[in-house]
Amino acid sequence: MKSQKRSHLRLEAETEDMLTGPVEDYLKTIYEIGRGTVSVATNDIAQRLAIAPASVSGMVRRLAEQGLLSYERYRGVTLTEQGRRAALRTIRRHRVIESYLSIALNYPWDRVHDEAERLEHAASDELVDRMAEAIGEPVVDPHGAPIPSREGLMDETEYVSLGELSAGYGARVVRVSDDDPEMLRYLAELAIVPGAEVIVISRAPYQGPISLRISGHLLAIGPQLASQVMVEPLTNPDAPTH
Amino acid sequence: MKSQKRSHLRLEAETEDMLTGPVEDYLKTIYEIGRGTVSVATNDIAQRLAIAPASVSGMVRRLAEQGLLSYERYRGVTLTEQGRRAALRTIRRHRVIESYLSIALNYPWDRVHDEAERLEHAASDELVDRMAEAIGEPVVDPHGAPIPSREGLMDETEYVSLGELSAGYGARVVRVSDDDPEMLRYLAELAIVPGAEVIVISRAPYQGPISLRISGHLLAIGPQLASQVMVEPLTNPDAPTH
DNA sequence: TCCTAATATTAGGATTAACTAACCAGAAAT
DNA sequence: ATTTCTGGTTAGTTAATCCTAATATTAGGA
Repeated sequence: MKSQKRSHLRLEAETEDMLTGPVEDYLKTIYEIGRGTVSVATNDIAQRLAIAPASVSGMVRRLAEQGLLSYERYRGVTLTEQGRRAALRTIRRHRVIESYLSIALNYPWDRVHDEAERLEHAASDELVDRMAEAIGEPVVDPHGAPIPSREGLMDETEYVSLGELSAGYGARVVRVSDDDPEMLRYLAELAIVPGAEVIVISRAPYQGPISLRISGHLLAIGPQLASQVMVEPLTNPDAPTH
Repeated sequence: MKSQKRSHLRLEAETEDMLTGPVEDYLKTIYEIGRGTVSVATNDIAQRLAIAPASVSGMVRRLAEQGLLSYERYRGVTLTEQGRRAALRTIRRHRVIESYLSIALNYPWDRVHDEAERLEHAASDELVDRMAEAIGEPVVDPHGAPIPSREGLMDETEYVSLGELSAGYGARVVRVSDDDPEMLRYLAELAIVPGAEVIVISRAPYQGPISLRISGHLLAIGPQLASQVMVEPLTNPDAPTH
Protein backbone atom coordinates (compact mmCIF):
# COMPACT_ATOMS: atom_id res chain seq x y z
CA MET A 1 0.00 0.00 0.00
CA LYS A 2 2.87 2.38 0.50
CA SER A 3 6.06 0.70 -0.61
CA GLN A 4 7.70 3.48 -2.60
CA LYS A 5 5.91 6.65 -1.78
CA ARG A 6 8.24 8.30 0.67
CA SER A 7 11.51 9.94 1.28
CA HIS A 8 12.56 11.18 -2.09
CA LEU A 9 12.25 14.52 -0.47
CA ARG A 10 14.34 17.23 -1.98
CA LEU A 11 17.08 18.83 -0.02
CA GLU A 12 15.17 22.08 -0.03
CA ALA A 13 13.06 23.82 2.57
CA GLU A 14 10.12 21.64 3.44
CA THR A 15 9.04 22.64 6.89
CA GLU A 16 9.06 26.20 8.14
CA ASP A 17 12.48 26.23 9.72
CA MET A 18 14.26 24.05 7.18
CA LEU A 19 16.88 26.04 5.31
CA THR A 20 18.26 25.48 1.83
CA GLY A 21 21.95 24.87 1.21
CA PRO A 22 22.57 28.36 -0.20
CA VAL A 23 20.77 29.98 2.74
CA GLU A 24 22.89 28.02 5.20
CA ASP A 25 25.99 29.16 3.33
CA TYR A 26 24.96 32.80 3.54
CA LEU A 27 24.26 32.63 7.26
CA LYS A 28 27.46 30.75 8.00
CA THR A 29 29.50 33.22 5.98
CA ILE A 30 27.86 36.24 7.57
CA TYR A 31 28.58 34.78 10.98
CA GLU A 32 32.19 34.05 10.14
CA ILE A 33 32.83 37.54 8.78
CA GLY A 34 31.06 39.41 11.53
CA ARG A 35 31.63 37.00 14.41
CA GLY A 36 27.89 36.86 14.87
CA THR A 37 27.46 40.41 16.02
CA VAL A 38 29.17 42.94 13.75
CA SER A 39 27.38 44.32 10.69
CA VAL A 40 28.64 42.77 7.48
CA ALA A 41 29.04 44.37 4.03
CA THR A 42 27.20 42.66 1.20
CA ASN A 43 30.30 42.83 -0.98
CA ASP A 44 32.28 40.89 1.60
CA ILE A 45 29.62 38.21 1.57
CA ALA A 46 29.76 38.11 -2.23
CA GLN A 47 33.51 37.75 -2.21
CA ARG A 48 33.53 34.90 0.30
CA LEU A 49 30.79 33.03 -1.47
CA ALA A 50 32.37 33.74 -4.86
CA ILE A 51 29.15 35.13 -6.29
CA ALA A 52 28.20 38.49 -7.81
CA PRO A 53 27.42 41.31 -5.35
CA ALA A 54 24.05 41.82 -7.03
CA SER A 55 23.04 38.29 -6.11
CA VAL A 56 23.70 39.02 -2.47
CA SER A 57 21.42 42.07 -2.45
CA GLY A 58 18.54 39.93 -3.60
CA MET A 59 19.21 37.13 -1.19
CA VAL A 60 19.66 39.24 1.93
CA ARG A 61 16.39 40.99 1.25
CA ARG A 62 14.64 37.64 1.34
CA LEU A 63 16.54 36.47 4.40
CA ALA A 64 15.54 39.68 6.16
CA GLU A 65 11.91 38.98 5.31
CA GLN A 66 12.29 35.55 6.89
CA GLY A 67 13.66 37.13 10.04
CA LEU A 68 17.09 35.56 9.78
CA LEU A 69 18.91 38.86 9.61
CA SER A 70 18.26 42.56 9.71
CA TYR A 71 19.12 44.57 6.67
CA GLU A 72 19.05 48.20 5.67
CA ARG A 73 20.02 48.97 2.11
CA TYR A 74 23.56 50.28 1.74
CA ARG A 75 24.11 49.58 5.42
CA GLY A 76 25.10 45.93 5.60
CA VAL A 77 23.47 43.08 7.45
CA THR A 78 23.41 41.73 11.00
CA LEU A 79 22.18 38.30 12.00
CA THR A 80 19.13 38.07 14.22
CA GLU A 81 19.15 35.64 17.10
CA GLN A 82 17.37 33.15 14.84
CA GLY A 83 19.96 33.66 12.11
CA ARG A 84 22.81 33.32 14.57
CA ARG A 85 21.45 30.03 15.81
CA ALA A 86 21.06 28.69 12.29
CA ALA A 87 24.58 29.82 11.42
CA LEU A 88 26.09 28.13 14.45
CA ARG A 89 24.21 24.95 13.69
CA THR A 90 25.74 24.89 10.23
CA ILE A 91 29.19 25.73 11.55
CA ARG A 92 28.92 22.95 14.08
CA ARG A 93 27.97 20.51 11.36
CA HIS A 94 30.84 21.58 9.19
CA ARG A 95 33.45 21.30 11.90
CA VAL A 96 32.19 18.08 13.41
CA ILE A 97 32.14 16.52 9.94
CA GLU A 98 35.68 17.74 9.26
CA SER A 99 36.83 16.27 12.55
CA TYR A 100 35.06 13.01 11.98
CA LEU A 101 36.43 12.57 8.48
CA SER A 102 39.90 13.29 9.72
CA ILE A 103 39.84 11.11 12.83
CA ALA A 104 37.50 8.26 12.00
CA LEU A 105 38.17 7.89 8.29
CA ASN A 106 41.70 9.18 8.16
CA TYR A 107 40.70 11.68 5.55
CA PRO A 108 43.60 13.94 4.48
CA TRP A 109 43.43 17.25 6.31
CA ASP A 110 43.70 19.33 3.18
CA ARG A 111 40.53 17.82 1.77
CA VAL A 112 38.17 17.62 4.74
CA HIS A 113 37.02 21.18 4.19
CA ASP A 114 35.66 20.65 0.68
CA GLU A 115 33.96 17.41 1.62
CA ALA A 116 32.38 18.95 4.71
CA GLU A 117 31.26 21.92 2.68
CA ARG A 118 28.87 19.62 0.82
CA LEU A 119 27.93 17.24 3.63
CA GLU A 120 27.06 19.99 6.10
CA HIS A 121 23.84 20.67 4.19
CA ALA A 122 22.80 17.03 4.01
CA ALA A 123 23.68 15.60 7.42
CA SER A 124 21.01 15.60 10.12
CA ASP A 125 21.69 16.94 13.60
CA GLU A 126 21.35 13.43 14.88
CA LEU A 127 24.06 12.16 12.58
CA VAL A 128 26.36 15.02 13.48
CA ASP A 129 25.85 14.36 17.17
CA ARG A 130 26.63 10.69 16.67
CA MET A 131 29.77 11.57 14.79
CA ALA A 132 30.86 13.94 17.55
CA GLU A 133 30.22 11.26 20.14
CA ALA A 134 32.11 8.63 18.15
CA ILE A 135 35.27 10.72 18.18
CA GLY A 136 34.99 11.90 21.79
CA GLU A 137 33.24 15.26 21.45
CA PRO A 138 36.15 17.28 20.08
CA VAL A 139 36.19 21.00 20.84
CA VAL A 140 38.20 22.06 17.81
CA ASP A 141 38.28 20.85 14.21
CA PRO A 142 41.42 19.57 12.43
CA HIS A 143 42.47 23.13 11.61
CA GLY A 144 41.98 24.32 15.15
CA ALA A 145 38.65 26.10 14.66
CA PRO A 146 36.35 25.87 17.68
CA ILE A 147 33.29 23.62 17.38
CA PRO A 148 30.00 25.09 18.64
CA SER A 149 28.28 22.97 21.28
CA ARG A 150 24.98 21.24 20.63
CA GLU A 151 23.38 24.15 22.43
CA GLY A 152 24.92 26.62 20.02
CA LEU A 153 27.73 28.06 22.09
CA MET A 154 31.14 28.63 20.60
CA ASP A 155 34.44 29.75 22.02
CA GLU A 156 34.99 33.17 20.46
CA THR A 157 38.52 33.73 21.73
CA GLU A 158 40.48 35.89 19.31
CA TYR A 159 44.08 35.13 18.57
CA VAL A 160 46.92 36.97 16.91
CA SER A 161 48.46 35.72 13.72
CA LEU A 162 52.00 34.53 13.40
CA GLY A 163 52.55 37.57 11.19
CA GLU A 164 51.88 39.89 14.12
CA LEU A 165 54.27 38.21 16.53
CA SER A 166 57.50 40.07 17.32
CA ALA A 167 60.90 38.49 16.99
CA GLY A 168 61.98 36.61 20.07
CA TYR A 169 58.52 35.49 21.05
CA GLY A 170 57.31 31.94 21.28
CA ALA A 171 53.78 30.85 20.59
CA ARG A 172 51.59 27.81 20.16
CA VAL A 173 49.78 27.41 16.87
CA VAL A 174 46.06 27.23 17.60
CA ARG A 175 44.46 27.48 14.21
CA VAL A 176 45.17 27.72 10.52
CA SER A 177 42.99 28.84 7.64
CA ASP A 178 41.19 25.77 6.38
CA ASP A 179 40.10 26.24 2.82
CA ASP A 180 43.18 26.10 0.65
CA PRO A 181 44.32 22.49 0.22
CA GLU A 182 47.63 23.44 -1.29
CA MET A 183 48.46 25.78 1.55
CA LEU A 184 47.41 23.16 4.07
CA ARG A 185 49.72 20.58 2.53
CA TYR A 186 52.55 23.08 2.66
CA LEU A 187 51.87 23.98 6.27
CA ALA A 188 51.76 20.30 7.20
CA GLU A 189 55.10 19.84 5.48
CA LEU A 190 56.52 22.61 7.63
CA ALA A 191 54.89 21.07 10.72
CA ILE A 192 52.90 24.26 11.23
CA VAL A 193 49.80 22.58 12.62
CA PRO A 194 47.57 23.28 15.63
CA GLY A 195 49.46 22.47 18.80
CA ALA A 196 52.92 23.08 17.36
CA GLU A 197 55.20 25.49 19.21
CA VAL A 198 57.07 28.11 17.25
CA ILE A 199 59.57 30.78 18.08
CA VAL A 200 59.94 33.83 15.87
CA ILE A 201 63.63 34.26 15.22
CA SER A 202 63.46 37.36 13.07
CA ARG A 203 61.21 39.39 10.87
CA ALA A 204 62.60 41.01 7.75
CA PRO A 205 61.04 44.40 6.96
CA TYR A 206 59.07 45.32 3.83
CA GLN A 207 56.95 42.18 3.69
CA GLY A 208 60.08 40.12 4.04
CA PRO A 209 60.27 36.58 5.32
CA ILE A 210 59.66 35.62 8.91
CA SER A 211 62.20 33.18 10.31
CA LEU A 212 60.95 30.59 12.73
CA ARG A 213 62.18 27.75 14.81
CA ILE A 214 59.73 24.91 15.00
CA SER A 215 60.48 21.59 16.66
CA GLY A 216 64.19 22.16 16.25
CA HIS A 217 64.09 23.14 12.59
CA LEU A 218 64.64 26.59 11.18
CA LEU A 219 62.50 27.87 8.37
CA ALA A 220 61.21 31.07 6.83
CA ILE A 221 57.75 31.90 5.56
CA GLY A 222 56.24 34.93 3.87
CA PRO A 223 54.02 37.35 5.76
CA GLN A 224 51.06 36.37 3.65
CA LEU A 225 51.25 32.80 4.84
CA ALA A 226 52.07 33.89 8.40
CA SER A 227 48.85 35.88 8.52
CA GLN A 228 46.86 32.68 7.99
CA VAL A 229 48.31 31.06 11.10
CA MET A 230 46.70 32.03 14.39
CA VAL A 231 48.77 31.58 17.52
CA GLU A 232 48.61 31.92 21.27
CA PRO A 233 51.74 33.69 22.53
CA LEU A 234 53.50 31.81 25.30
CA THR A 235 53.60 33.76 28.51
CA ASN A 236 57.16 32.76 29.04
CA PRO A 237 59.16 34.06 26.09
CA ASP A 238 61.78 31.34 26.33
CA ALA A 239 63.51 33.08 23.52
CA PRO A 240 67.06 32.03 22.90
CA THR A 241 66.78 34.22 19.81
CA HIS A 242 70.37 33.71 18.71
CA MET B 1 46.03 36.62 -1.48
CA LYS B 2 43.53 33.86 -1.63
CA SER B 3 42.28 33.04 1.82
CA GLN B 4 38.53 32.86 1.17
CA LYS B 5 38.04 32.57 -2.52
CA ARG B 6 37.41 28.88 -2.96
CA SER B 7 35.17 26.02 -2.27
CA HIS B 8 31.83 27.56 -1.65
CA LEU B 9 30.94 25.72 -4.78
CA ARG B 10 27.29 24.92 -5.18
CA LEU B 11 26.14 21.40 -5.10
CA GLU B 12 25.00 21.64 -8.69
CA ALA B 13 26.55 20.50 -11.94
CA GLU B 14 29.87 22.19 -12.36
CA THR B 15 31.85 20.02 -14.70
CA GLU B 16 30.35 18.22 -17.68
CA ASP B 17 29.59 14.94 -16.01
CA MET B 18 28.57 16.28 -12.64
CA LEU B 19 24.91 15.55 -11.97
CA THR B 20 22.45 17.42 -9.78
CA GLY B 21 20.67 15.75 -6.89
CA PRO B 22 17.33 15.49 -8.70
CA VAL B 23 18.99 14.02 -11.80
CA GLU B 24 20.71 11.37 -9.67
CA ASP B 25 17.34 10.56 -8.11
CA TYR B 26 15.70 10.12 -11.50
CA LEU B 27 18.43 7.83 -12.78
CA LYS B 28 18.53 5.78 -9.60
CA THR B 29 14.76 5.39 -9.62
CA ILE B 30 14.64 4.45 -13.29
CA TYR B 31 17.31 1.84 -12.68
CA GLU B 32 15.50 0.43 -9.68
CA ILE B 33 12.19 0.14 -11.49
CA GLY B 34 13.56 -1.28 -14.71
CA ARG B 35 16.56 -3.16 -13.32
CA GLY B 36 18.75 -1.16 -15.65
CA THR B 37 17.44 -2.64 -18.86
CA VAL B 38 13.65 -2.65 -19.05
CA SER B 39 11.76 0.35 -20.40
CA VAL B 40 10.13 2.37 -17.63
CA ALA B 41 6.83 4.27 -17.68
CA THR B 42 7.03 7.95 -16.81
CA ASN B 43 4.08 7.63 -14.46
CA ASP B 44 5.92 4.99 -12.46
CA ILE B 45 8.86 7.34 -12.12
CA ALA B 46 6.53 10.09 -10.97
CA GLN B 47 4.95 7.84 -8.37
CA ARG B 48 8.26 6.68 -6.92
CA LEU B 49 9.66 10.18 -6.76
CA ALA B 50 6.37 11.53 -5.42
CA ILE B 51 6.20 14.24 -8.06
CA ALA B 52 3.62 15.09 -10.72
CA PRO B 53 3.75 13.03 -13.95
CA ALA B 54 4.02 16.23 -15.97
CA SER B 55 7.27 17.07 -14.19
CA VAL B 56 8.74 13.78 -15.32
CA SER B 57 7.98 14.41 -18.98
CA GLY B 58 10.01 17.60 -18.87
CA MET B 59 12.91 16.09 -17.02
CA VAL B 60 13.29 12.96 -19.11
CA ARG B 61 13.37 15.07 -22.27
CA ARG B 62 16.37 16.92 -20.86
CA LEU B 63 18.03 13.75 -19.65
CA ALA B 64 17.59 12.26 -23.11
CA GLU B 65 19.28 15.31 -24.62
CA GLN B 66 22.18 14.78 -22.25
CA GLY B 67 22.48 11.20 -23.41
CA LEU B 68 21.63 9.65 -20.05
CA LEU B 69 18.59 7.81 -21.33
CA SER B 70 16.65 7.20 -24.49
CA TYR B 71 13.12 8.40 -24.66
CA GLU B 72 10.30 8.26 -27.14
CA ARG B 73 7.12 10.09 -26.20
CA TYR B 74 4.39 7.83 -24.94
CA ARG B 75 6.88 4.96 -24.98
CA GLY B 76 8.72 5.14 -21.68
CA VAL B 77 12.44 5.53 -21.06
CA THR B 78 15.49 3.26 -21.02
CA LEU B 79 18.83 4.16 -19.50
CA THR B 80 21.80 4.46 -21.81
CA GLU B 81 25.10 2.94 -20.77
CA GLN B 82 26.10 6.34 -19.42
CA GLY B 83 22.86 6.64 -17.49
CA ARG B 84 23.23 3.15 -16.13
CA ARG B 85 26.70 3.90 -14.86
CA ALA B 86 25.54 7.09 -13.17
CA ALA B 87 22.60 5.27 -11.60
CA LEU B 88 24.79 2.52 -10.23
CA ARG B 89 27.21 5.06 -8.82
CA THR B 90 24.37 6.69 -6.91
CA ILE B 91 23.00 3.36 -5.76
CA ARG B 92 26.44 2.37 -4.53
CA ARG B 93 26.71 5.60 -2.59
CA HIS B 94 23.33 5.15 -1.05
CA ARG B 95 23.92 1.60 0.07
CA VAL B 96 27.47 2.09 1.27
CA ILE B 97 26.32 5.08 3.30
CA GLU B 98 23.44 3.08 4.77
CA SER B 99 25.82 0.30 5.71
CA TYR B 100 28.36 2.67 7.17
CA LEU B 101 25.81 4.52 9.27
CA SER B 102 24.45 1.26 10.55
CA ILE B 103 27.75 -0.45 11.32
CA ALA B 104 30.15 2.35 12.19
CA LEU B 105 27.76 4.76 13.86
CA ASN B 106 25.18 2.32 15.14
CA TYR B 107 22.50 4.25 13.35
CA PRO B 108 19.03 2.66 13.75
CA TRP B 109 18.18 0.58 10.70
CA ASP B 110 14.82 2.21 10.14
CA ARG B 111 16.42 5.61 9.68
CA VAL B 112 19.52 4.94 7.60
CA HIS B 113 17.53 5.15 4.39
CA ASP B 114 16.35 8.72 4.86
CA GLU B 115 19.75 9.90 5.98
CA ALA B 116 21.47 8.19 3.04
CA GLU B 117 18.91 9.64 0.68
CA ARG B 118 20.34 13.08 1.40
CA LEU B 119 24.00 12.19 1.85
CA GLU B 120 24.24 10.20 -1.39
CA HIS B 121 24.20 13.44 -3.38
CA ALA B 122 26.83 15.14 -1.29
CA ALA B 123 29.41 12.45 -0.58
CA SER B 124 32.37 12.10 -2.93
CA ASP B 125 33.35 8.76 -4.41
CA GLU B 126 36.51 8.92 -2.36
CA LEU B 127 34.56 9.26 0.87
CA VAL B 128 32.22 6.45 -0.07
CA ASP B 129 35.15 4.20 -0.87
CA ARG B 130 36.76 5.01 2.46
CA MET B 131 33.54 4.22 4.24
CA ALA B 132 33.25 0.90 2.42
CA GLU B 133 36.82 0.07 3.33
CA ALA B 134 36.31 1.03 6.97
CA ILE B 135 33.50 -1.49 7.38
CA GLY B 136 35.13 -4.27 5.39
CA GLU B 137 33.67 -3.81 1.90
CA PRO B 138 30.17 -5.12 2.56
CA VAL B 139 28.31 -6.65 -0.38
CA VAL B 140 24.81 -5.91 0.88
CA ASP B 141 23.31 -2.99 2.78
CA PRO B 142 21.48 -3.30 6.13
CA HIS B 143 18.26 -4.23 4.36
CA GLY B 144 19.95 -6.87 2.23
CA ALA B 145 20.13 -4.89 -1.00
CA PRO B 146 23.27 -5.63 -3.04
CA ILE B 147 25.95 -2.95 -3.18
CA PRO B 148 27.38 -2.22 -6.63
CA SER B 149 31.16 -2.56 -6.82
CA ARG B 150 33.44 0.42 -7.41
CA GLU B 151 33.51 -0.68 -11.03
CA GLY B 152 29.74 -0.48 -11.27
CA LEU B 153 28.78 -4.13 -11.16
CA MET B 154 25.86 -5.28 -9.08
CA ASP B 155 24.44 -8.68 -8.25
CA GLU B 156 21.11 -8.74 -10.04
CA THR B 157 19.83 -12.00 -8.62
CA GLU B 158 16.05 -11.97 -8.37
CA TYR B 159 14.33 -13.45 -5.38
CA VAL B 160 10.80 -14.45 -4.58
CA SER B 161 8.87 -12.73 -1.86
CA LEU B 162 7.69 -14.39 1.29
CA GLY B 163 4.18 -13.87 -0.06
CA GLU B 164 4.89 -16.22 -2.95
CA LEU B 165 6.25 -19.05 -0.85
CA SER B 166 4.05 -22.12 -0.44
CA ALA B 167 3.16 -23.58 2.91
CA GLY B 168 5.70 -26.06 4.17
CA TYR B 169 8.69 -24.37 2.60
CA GLY B 170 11.62 -22.87 4.45
CA ALA B 171 13.57 -19.90 3.24
CA ARG B 172 16.24 -17.45 4.25
CA VAL B 173 15.32 -13.77 4.30
CA VAL B 174 17.68 -11.95 1.95
CA ARG B 175 16.20 -8.52 1.67
CA VAL B 176 13.43 -6.27 2.90
CA SER B 177 12.02 -3.07 1.46
CA ASP B 178 14.01 -0.23 2.98
CA ASP B 179 12.06 2.97 2.88
CA ASP B 180 9.32 2.70 5.46
CA PRO B 181 10.73 3.24 8.96
CA GLU B 182 7.61 2.06 10.69
CA MET B 183 7.51 -1.17 8.72
CA LEU B 184 11.20 -1.72 9.37
CA ARG B 185 10.74 -1.36 13.09
CA TYR B 186 7.91 -3.85 12.96
CA LEU B 187 9.92 -6.32 10.93
CA ALA B 188 12.82 -6.02 13.34
CA GLU B 189 10.43 -6.70 16.20
CA LEU B 190 9.34 -9.89 14.45
CA ALA B 191 12.99 -10.78 13.77
CA ILE B 192 12.29 -10.72 10.05
CA VAL B 193 15.69 -9.42 9.03
CA PRO B 194 18.18 -10.43 6.34
CA GLY B 195 19.73 -13.76 7.28
CA ALA B 196 16.80 -15.00 9.33
CA GLU B 197 15.34 -18.38 8.47
CA VAL B 198 11.60 -18.75 8.19
CA ILE B 199 9.24 -21.61 7.54
CA VAL B 200 5.81 -20.98 6.07
CA ILE B 201 3.36 -22.92 8.20
CA SER B 202 0.20 -22.00 6.35
CA ARG B 203 -1.32 -19.48 4.03
CA ALA B 204 -4.92 -18.43 4.46
CA PRO B 205 -6.75 -17.75 1.19
CA TYR B 206 -8.28 -14.43 0.09
CA GLN B 207 -5.41 -12.20 1.19
CA GLY B 208 -5.47 -13.91 4.53
CA PRO B 209 -2.57 -14.05 6.95
CA ILE B 210 0.54 -16.09 6.38
CA SER B 211 1.68 -18.09 9.39
CA LEU B 212 5.39 -18.45 9.92
CA ARG B 213 7.84 -20.05 12.23
CA ILE B 214 10.90 -17.92 12.76
CA SER B 215 13.63 -18.79 15.28
CA GLY B 216 11.22 -20.93 17.22
CA HIS B 217 8.40 -18.42 17.42
CA LEU B 218 5.14 -18.58 15.57
CA LEU B 219 3.64 -15.49 14.03
CA ALA B 220 1.33 -14.35 11.26
CA ILE B 221 1.71 -11.48 8.84
CA GLY B 222 -0.46 -10.05 6.11
CA PRO B 223 0.27 -10.67 2.44
CA GLN B 224 1.00 -7.02 1.88
CA LEU B 225 3.86 -7.12 4.35
CA ALA B 226 4.99 -10.53 3.12
CA SER B 227 5.37 -9.15 -0.39
CA GLN B 228 7.98 -6.71 0.92
CA VAL B 229 10.20 -9.51 2.21
CA MET B 230 12.41 -11.21 -0.38
CA VAL B 231 13.62 -14.68 0.43
CA GLU B 232 15.81 -17.45 -0.91
CA PRO B 233 13.97 -20.77 -0.63
CA LEU B 234 16.01 -23.44 1.12
CA THR B 235 16.77 -26.38 -1.14
CA ASN B 236 16.01 -28.73 1.68
CA PRO B 237 12.44 -28.10 2.75
CA ASP B 238 13.03 -29.22 6.33
CA ALA B 239 9.39 -28.71 6.86
CA PRO B 240 7.96 -30.44 9.87
CA THR B 241 4.80 -28.56 9.06
CA HIS B 242 2.64 -30.74 11.26
C1' DT C 1 30.09 72.20 -0.54
C1' DC C 2 30.82 69.34 -4.58
C1' DC C 3 32.81 65.64 -7.09
C1' DT C 4 34.50 61.14 -7.63
C1' DA C 5 35.66 56.44 -6.27
C1' DA C 6 34.09 52.68 -4.02
C1' DT C 7 30.22 50.29 -2.72
C1' DA C 8 25.60 48.67 -3.25
C1' DT C 9 21.28 48.31 -5.55
C1' DT C 10 17.73 47.68 -9.14
C1' DA C 11 16.38 45.89 -13.68
C1' DG C 12 16.04 42.29 -16.56
C1' DG C 13 17.25 37.51 -17.73
C1' DA C 14 18.73 32.63 -17.40
C1' DT C 15 18.35 27.96 -15.38
C1' DT C 16 16.58 24.17 -12.72
C1' DA C 17 12.92 21.79 -11.15
C1' DA C 18 8.70 21.71 -9.53
C1' DC C 19 3.34 22.71 -10.13
C1' DT C 20 -1.79 22.77 -12.27
C1' DA C 21 -4.85 22.54 -15.96
C1' DA C 22 -5.93 21.17 -20.23
C1' DC C 23 -5.24 18.49 -24.13
C1' DC C 24 -3.64 14.14 -26.91
C1' DA C 25 -2.63 8.83 -27.87
C1' DG C 26 -3.56 4.27 -27.91
C1' DA C 27 -5.75 0.08 -26.16
C1' DA C 28 -9.94 -2.17 -24.77
C1' DA C 29 -14.72 -2.51 -25.08
C1' DT C 30 -18.71 -1.83 -27.31
C1' DA D 1 -15.36 1.67 -36.38
C1' DT D 2 -16.40 4.62 -32.57
C1' DT D 3 -16.23 5.44 -27.73
C1' DT D 4 -14.01 5.49 -23.41
C1' DC D 5 -10.43 5.26 -20.08
C1' DT D 6 -5.89 5.45 -18.69
C1' DG D 7 -1.69 7.18 -19.28
C1' DG D 8 1.25 10.79 -21.11
C1' DT D 9 2.13 15.24 -22.89
C1' DT D 10 2.13 20.39 -23.64
C1' DA D 11 1.35 25.00 -21.99
C1' DG D 12 1.87 28.27 -18.83
C1' DT D 13 3.43 29.44 -13.83
C1' DT D 14 6.15 29.74 -9.79
C1' DA D 15 10.18 29.86 -6.78
C1' DA D 16 14.99 29.83 -5.75
C1' DT D 17 19.32 31.19 -7.11
C1' DC D 18 22.35 32.83 -9.92
C1' DC D 19 24.02 36.29 -13.76
C1' DT D 20 25.29 41.09 -16.36
C1' DA D 21 24.56 45.82 -17.13
C1' DA D 22 23.02 49.99 -15.65
C1' DT D 23 22.00 53.01 -11.81
C1' DA D 24 22.08 54.81 -7.20
C1' DT D 25 24.31 56.01 -2.57
C1' DT D 26 27.68 57.07 0.60
C1' DA D 27 31.89 58.81 2.02
C1' DG D 28 36.30 60.95 1.49
C1' DG D 29 39.06 64.46 -0.79
C1' DA D 30 39.55 68.91 -3.26
